[in-house]
Amino acid sequence: MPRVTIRDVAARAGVSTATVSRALSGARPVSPEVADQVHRAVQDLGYSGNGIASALRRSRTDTVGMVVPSVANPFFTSLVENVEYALQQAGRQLFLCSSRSDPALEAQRLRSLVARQVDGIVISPVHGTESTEAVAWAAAELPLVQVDRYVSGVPSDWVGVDDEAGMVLVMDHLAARGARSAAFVSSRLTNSSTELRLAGFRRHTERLGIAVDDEHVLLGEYSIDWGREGTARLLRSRRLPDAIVCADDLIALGVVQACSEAGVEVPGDVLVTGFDDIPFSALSAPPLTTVRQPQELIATEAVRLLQRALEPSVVEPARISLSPSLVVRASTGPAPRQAHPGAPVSGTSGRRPR
Amino acid sequence: MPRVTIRDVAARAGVSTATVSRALSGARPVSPEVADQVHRAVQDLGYSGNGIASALRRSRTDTVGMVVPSVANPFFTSLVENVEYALQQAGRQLFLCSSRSDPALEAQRLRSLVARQVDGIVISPVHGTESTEAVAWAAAELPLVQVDRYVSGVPSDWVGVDDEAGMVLVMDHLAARGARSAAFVSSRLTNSSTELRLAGFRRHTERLGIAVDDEHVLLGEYSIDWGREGTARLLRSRRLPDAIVCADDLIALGVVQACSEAGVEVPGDVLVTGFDDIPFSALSAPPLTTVRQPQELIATEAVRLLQRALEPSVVEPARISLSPSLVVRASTGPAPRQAHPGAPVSGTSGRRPR
DNA sequence: GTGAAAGCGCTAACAA
DNA sequence: TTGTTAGCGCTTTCAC
Repeated sequence: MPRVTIRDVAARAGVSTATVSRALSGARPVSPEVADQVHRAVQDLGYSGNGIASALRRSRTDTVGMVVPSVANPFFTSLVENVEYALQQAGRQLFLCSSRSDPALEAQRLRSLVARQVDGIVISPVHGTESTEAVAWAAAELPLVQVDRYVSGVPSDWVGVDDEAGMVLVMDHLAARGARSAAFVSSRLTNSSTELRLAGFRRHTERLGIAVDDEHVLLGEYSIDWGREGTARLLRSRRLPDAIVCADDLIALGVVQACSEAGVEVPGDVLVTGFDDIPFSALSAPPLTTVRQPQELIATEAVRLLQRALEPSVVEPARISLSPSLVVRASTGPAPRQAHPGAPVSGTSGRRPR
Repeated sequence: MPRVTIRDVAARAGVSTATVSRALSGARPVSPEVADQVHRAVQDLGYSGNGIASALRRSRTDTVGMVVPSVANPFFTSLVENVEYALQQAGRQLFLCSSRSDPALEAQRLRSLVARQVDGIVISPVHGTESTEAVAWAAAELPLVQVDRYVSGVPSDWVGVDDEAGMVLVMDHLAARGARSAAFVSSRLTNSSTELRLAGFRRHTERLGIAVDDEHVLLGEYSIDWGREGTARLLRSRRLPDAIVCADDLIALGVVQACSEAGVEVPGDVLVTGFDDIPFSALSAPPLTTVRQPQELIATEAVRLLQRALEPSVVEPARISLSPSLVVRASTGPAPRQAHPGAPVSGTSGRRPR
């Protein structure tokens, strides 16, 4: 079927295409009768406009591209949802891409987004150094804001959580729970969040006098499987630490599960903490103590920064570091007496006396 | 910065814009020397092409739109990942939208995708009847394939799982485990999957002589919270059934959690099953017995159907119903002796003697 | 308030 | 093999 264009509408309404455009966009006033005829013609013909042509002419697409390392990780999923929502409020659409944690794929996605003339880009870069070139290039082409993770050396906005502050919360909590030694299970040092969390772990174990065995710092990837594997290694080591600090909730979920399988009690034999507070962190056995990121805030700030960057006025890049909060659940016991939604604990732990 | 266009490249390379276009797209042969000059000019100027202009001229975008009810549901997330991957193989990009389970938002997304001239659409419609108009309209505008859920009465392709077959697997398994009564916790009857699963539940409980109390069929929504709420209602009813059959894993996770909080043992006091086999279904306490959907296959079939629909030749819409499989884990016990990856059970359940 | 006309940047005919 | 030319469908001056 030949698509109906603005010319067809114009012909039917007995006006010029310019008038149709004005009537539909509301860019300029149009007499009521004419507006009426136009809308009737649109109805009759089933006209629906060509966004591509419009975009070419206006050189803007009202679309923002977002690139995340994974859509399977609930943390990014929530971020995406929140960004999409914030954008919608601002009358823009989200074009979502997954880089699958692959810098090469990420670079390709960025090229593709630039070619598609998105108005701006929101990205959580895969890698601290390997992502730099592509991100820098994209940032030079159009407004770009980094969220959560960032590559340094690129003059772009950034919004994320204060990872160091998060580790302070975790370590202080563990110290208060009596931990005298700790392990750290994380991903390889490939991005800013990871580095800052490890640095925070090291600094604050030291400050609090918590012992860290060299072979108790395990770097793999952000996944449940790696949490299981890391736990296996810890169990093989000389001595289990008092606490296992994980760089994200997926790892922590794997750790908790592997402990349970091995008959190691959490929190009885070892305390476990996560990071992110993904929805499922409340559902494991036991539920995870973790660091909550202010996702909605991160998303709205990201969109605000992007809007700002879309303005002609050139401003200094902003770096916004938001404060996380600690969510204490049963994985760092003692379990509260009373079960309550979101942090249920009674009856879920293995060998606790009841 | 004024964006560099194909004309700049042409001028620098000393050829026509048509030649540049041909050299870059490879649509037609170009002499090696000229190709060289063009590529050099591209490098020098940092030319990166305007996909919008190209799309307008070619009237295709090499982009496919996908609309899902939720990006927070791991089931759809996996589907999205798989579709994105399959599309990438086919040289197309995915434009992802969430309808947030809202038919109005869904209609808006569809309009937007059509306006953006995507080449085709993959959709899992929110609602069995309220989505029909928008889906039918979009399907008339361009190639469209429905996945997982579908609205009937729209002549479009569909790929999904055989929900009825899934329920057969579940009910036969429960009967073999000795269940003589069962409850069903699902979402309100708003889409095809839900209806088929309920119908299957009814048919096969009857066939197997499993009792179903009227007040044991609970319809809410696909969420963990509804699983918790549904459980609360079941606990308030006269008598707990032998099994709680859930229409998806999120509900089942909520059920298992709520049972645990209430001191009801799974599978000791009640058997619980899910549907979908999302990654987290293996991590609950106890891990869920559930119905696995062949996600990769659904995705690749969806993309194949879409490609087919993009061909000029008109063919009959296809409806492809794929077979699910049953994944037996501890929530329908007896627990296996030996813990093994993906189905750990020892030491995770409340009051089991050990 | 409305229309005529000029392109946005690119590619596909059509010639040469 | 290469260049010239004509638009894709829309918006926006610039006149009136």
